[in-house]
Amino acid sequence: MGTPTSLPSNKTIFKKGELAKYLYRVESGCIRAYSKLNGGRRRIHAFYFPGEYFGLETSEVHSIFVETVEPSIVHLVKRKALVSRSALDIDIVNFLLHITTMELQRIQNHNLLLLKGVPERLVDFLREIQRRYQSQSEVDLPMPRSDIADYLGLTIETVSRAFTRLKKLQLFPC
Amino acid sequence: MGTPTSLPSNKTIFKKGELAKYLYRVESGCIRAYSKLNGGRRRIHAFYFPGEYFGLETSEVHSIFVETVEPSIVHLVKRKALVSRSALDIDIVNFLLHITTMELQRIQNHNLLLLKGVPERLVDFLREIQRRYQSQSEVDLPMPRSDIADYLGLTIETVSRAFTRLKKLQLFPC
DNA sequence: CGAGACATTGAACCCCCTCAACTAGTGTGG
DNA sequence: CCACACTAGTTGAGGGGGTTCAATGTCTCG
Repeated sequence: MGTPTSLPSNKTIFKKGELAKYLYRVESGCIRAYSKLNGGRRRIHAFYFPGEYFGLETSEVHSIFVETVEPSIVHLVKRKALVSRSALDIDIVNFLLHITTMELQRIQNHNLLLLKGVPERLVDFLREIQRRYQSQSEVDLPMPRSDIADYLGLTIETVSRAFTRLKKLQLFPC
Repeated sequence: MGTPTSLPSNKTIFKKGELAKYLYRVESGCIRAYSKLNGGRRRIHAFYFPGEYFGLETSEVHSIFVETVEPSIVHLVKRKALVSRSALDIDIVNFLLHITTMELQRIQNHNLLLLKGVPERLVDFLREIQRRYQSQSEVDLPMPRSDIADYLGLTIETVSRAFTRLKKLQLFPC
């Protein structure tokens, strides 16, 4: 279901303020969603991986920016079609409720992450990536340090140092 | 709709791991929802004020702790009744979708709050309280400093110092 | 009055940020 | 092929803001 679209790296999918026409499903690649903070800083709310949905909005316009991290394929589903069908089809509403709930859970976890110590944040992040890629082996991260930093609420230097410490202690298979 | 229940101050409404039997609506008072972090620390996710809903859960059991902050009256709605009716009544599902979306929005705002500077966090917090109480005048806060600290991701000392600075500068009507 | 909870204030420390230098990989043009 | 530039990442030194620890203040309730 939906139209598959192939996108290059660092390609804007939608911007804050634009009309929210679609709901998106990641087929392959990696997506980042972020806000711009006062002070020119950037806050990454989420990464989306294959099989996951994004573009969910509470209003008619997007409240965040979304881009590809690496070359990706995404499926587009028209919101209008969903909304009009949801008036008749209870499964559609339940589907929307389900992905909204998933999003809620994800954000709550992210929230808790930001209270932990630096090494724990990074380890949690790596573990979650691994889990969501459904990979037992090592995952090479698709996103640069700056993305990780903005997701973990740190600077790239702190992230880099945390990686080095982790590698030295060999506490995590990188 | 729902059964009204009167509760004293600092009364547990439900704990993590308990069966999620009800959806709750605040009639009067103030409610806090929190998680316990490793290290004995506490993270307050949200306060709920009159007219707002809580107890929303993604699974069958509660994932957080919820208590009264002050003497409160809450209405209980049986989840089972909601769920069984939602299979037939699309308005119920839409209602659930709506309060889930509200919750999502609230958490996103809270998330952004934690990246700001200390004085801004406090001001934002006070403004939000004022807004949600629908009060133009001063609001005396129902919760102790420790609750505010755990909500803003700070210590009680830092919160106290921020209050003092705010009062001295008279930037906020306290 | 004294006890206990809550709040405020001060001093020292620690951790992360900032600024800066350096390395490594990649691509471009002469 | 080499020189240069550009980007991403790493590492070091210094400074600042929040935490920690400790003392004091304030209020209520016995």
